[in-house]
Amino acid sequence: MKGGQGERQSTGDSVDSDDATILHIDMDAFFASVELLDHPELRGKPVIVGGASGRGVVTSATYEARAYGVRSAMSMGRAMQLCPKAVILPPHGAKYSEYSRRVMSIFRDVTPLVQPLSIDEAFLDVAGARRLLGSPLVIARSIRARVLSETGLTCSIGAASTKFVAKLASTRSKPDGLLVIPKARTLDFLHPLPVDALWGVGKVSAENLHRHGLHTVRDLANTPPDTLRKWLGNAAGSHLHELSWGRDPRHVDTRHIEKSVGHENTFSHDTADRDTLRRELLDQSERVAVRLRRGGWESRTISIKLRYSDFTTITRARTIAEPTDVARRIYETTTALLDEQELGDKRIRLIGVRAEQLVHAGERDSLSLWDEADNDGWRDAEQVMDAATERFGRGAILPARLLGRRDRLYDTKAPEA
DNA sequence: TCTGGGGTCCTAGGACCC
DNA sequence: TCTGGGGTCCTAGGACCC
Repeated sequence: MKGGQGERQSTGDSVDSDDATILHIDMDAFFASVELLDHPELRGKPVIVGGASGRGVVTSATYEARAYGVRSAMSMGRAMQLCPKAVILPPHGAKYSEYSRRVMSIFRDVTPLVQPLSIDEAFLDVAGARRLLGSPLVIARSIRARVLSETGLTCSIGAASTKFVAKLASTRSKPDGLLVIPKARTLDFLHPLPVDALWGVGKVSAENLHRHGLHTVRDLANTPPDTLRKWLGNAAGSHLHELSWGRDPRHVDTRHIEKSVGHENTFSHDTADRDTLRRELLDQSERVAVRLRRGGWESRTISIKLRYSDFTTITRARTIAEPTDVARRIYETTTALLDEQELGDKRIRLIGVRAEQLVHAGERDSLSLWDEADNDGWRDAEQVMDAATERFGRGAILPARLLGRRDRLYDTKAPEA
């Protein structure tokens, strides 16, 4: 069935738009919907996916459950109080990853310009696919049809000329919907929305803005950027003012560079026992190390996170001389950080390990090239690039500081056809 | 009703170097 | 003797997202 019941367009009539070339695709109640594929008898009922234990939270809920006020990240106790007859299912991460892989591969059939944002959503740039496949609206319809027929899952799609408007549009069309915002209609769509509809405006910023009498995106647009910067900080102030006028220069970026890997765990009962804490650090250090090696990364900065019974949370980090992907090394660093922490009579609710400042194996090698460059006195980017291309081959990824750039990584000359 | 686990980005202060 | 800025690195905390 083409279109689907949820299809809507900003104008209400059937206006298509050739300039809404960025699609944001978001799976509907993803984890819960995947579970329903295995439990068809639960269809139409309130179903919650999440940790059933005392400290569990809701990770996903069907729209039937949401009708009772159940939301993701809500404690399971609260959810059960709102909707006592809900069926609770434990999460099955591997299954969700498999379905994620399948829908992403449908997206990549449409265009190589796919940027996954999380396990269940992605941006697509379909500008180049229009000649072959039709308008963004036609493309979006066919994606929705394929996702449904090949996986049994529904998704919602927003199409717009910028990423963040596409994202707002998909949210607005949920569930099982499609919403196209032609470029010329962008401000009509945007300005009536509440400020917290914007990506990056959460509870704290929204309350902050409300205190100053700002409630809609239009209010934001009519406030001088300097004022917003004063209230929200430099980056957020400038950014939100731009967004309020529909300006968002970010393009669909298929290259994802990991910045950190970590694991954390909430104990079923708070503990002050250092042996228990060290055992957990050992386990997490091993898991982090495995993931580093699998990705070909080494880490220069190791951190731990502690959350106390009263929910206050601290982090402690240490930068080490040599980047590592060895569990033993990570464990030594994390236990040292833990040992330096005076616990007093406090109990620990959560402990975590994170590896930051990731350095790729090739990057580590090329850092020595930088030292050579420094010693030889040639810092000209062309020269360094030529030397790097010679040493690492075309298409290799280099650290940006090799070229004095702010971006972390930089390509050598493109591979020859 | 007590609040998971995986992340990213921003801010701010201090150390340190030129 | 006192006082500079610019730039980078490191650490800690916090807002935010899914």
